[in-house]
Amino acid sequence: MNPIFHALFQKSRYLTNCLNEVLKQHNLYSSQWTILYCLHSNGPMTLTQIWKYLNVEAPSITRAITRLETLGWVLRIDGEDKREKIVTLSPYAEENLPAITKTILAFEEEMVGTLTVEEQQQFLILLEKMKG
Amino acid sequence: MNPIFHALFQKSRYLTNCLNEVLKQHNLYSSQWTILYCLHSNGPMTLTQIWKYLNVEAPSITRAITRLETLGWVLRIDGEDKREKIVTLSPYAEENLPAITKTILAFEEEMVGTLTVEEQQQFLILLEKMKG
DNA sequence: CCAATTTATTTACCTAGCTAAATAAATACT
DNA sequence: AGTATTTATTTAGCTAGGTAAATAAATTGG
Repeated sequence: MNPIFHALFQKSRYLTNCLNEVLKQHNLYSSQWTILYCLHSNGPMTLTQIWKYLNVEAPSITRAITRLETLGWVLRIDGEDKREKIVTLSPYAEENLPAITKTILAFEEEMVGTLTVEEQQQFLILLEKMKG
Repeated sequence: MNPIFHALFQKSRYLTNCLNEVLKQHNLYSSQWTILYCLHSNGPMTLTQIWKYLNVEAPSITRAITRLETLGWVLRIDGEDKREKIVTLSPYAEENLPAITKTILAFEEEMVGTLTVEEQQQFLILLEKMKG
């Protein structure tokens, strides 16, 4: 297999595992945090908005939101269009997000800080240049 | 989240899905193919050799090998050390691997061919430079 | 206005990774 | 030799992604 694929998949797995490790202190998994951050940035969103934004399929988000709701991080509210559910951060989430964000920023700095800003830009350009 | 992470995870998911799509014609999933290719390159291997080589945990490989064995792609043979199982490609696998390899090479060319050789090297260097 | 189609969400079930703990064989220690 | 530790594999159970199909509400067309 082309070493690029192997290296890319491997780094992706590795970074996900590291992120999970670091988020343990906040009782969160990386994908849960991704959703919380998404809601923090964009405000209340429907499930469809979330999965389209994060580029995953709907059932993944349904499940993740169900867990986040059970754990008290988010609330599901019926929309005017009664097919849709609007998801909002709970007060608990709002309260805890700053500390989590701090953890994440430190993690990102640790992982990506080994690259200069130019290298980071170059990396993104090359990633985008791969077909897709 | 740092856009590098988002982009990396997303591309990784995307490429895996594409690879699965392309491998459907051979009735294989990408991770199954990874193991077949590993055995093709290295010859018979124990489970431990496989998971260390592929950089995943042992249970993932146990399950994958069980499926590959059921499907007739590989054989599990007891080693001299009776704790270990040695995995080999079946004749069926040997017979079909060339066609699959052809499919994979075309896929890789399609995906990565948008980068020059220098860009591919640069990409690998940057990936490695991220902590890990 | 009602049937057909579309859209939003959910359910069921699959691969694929992970950790923790169980088993069984080999090795090391005293 | 007999116990303790290590090593290889497996099992159980978790997150996280995917597809296909079910459900329910909204929209469209005749």
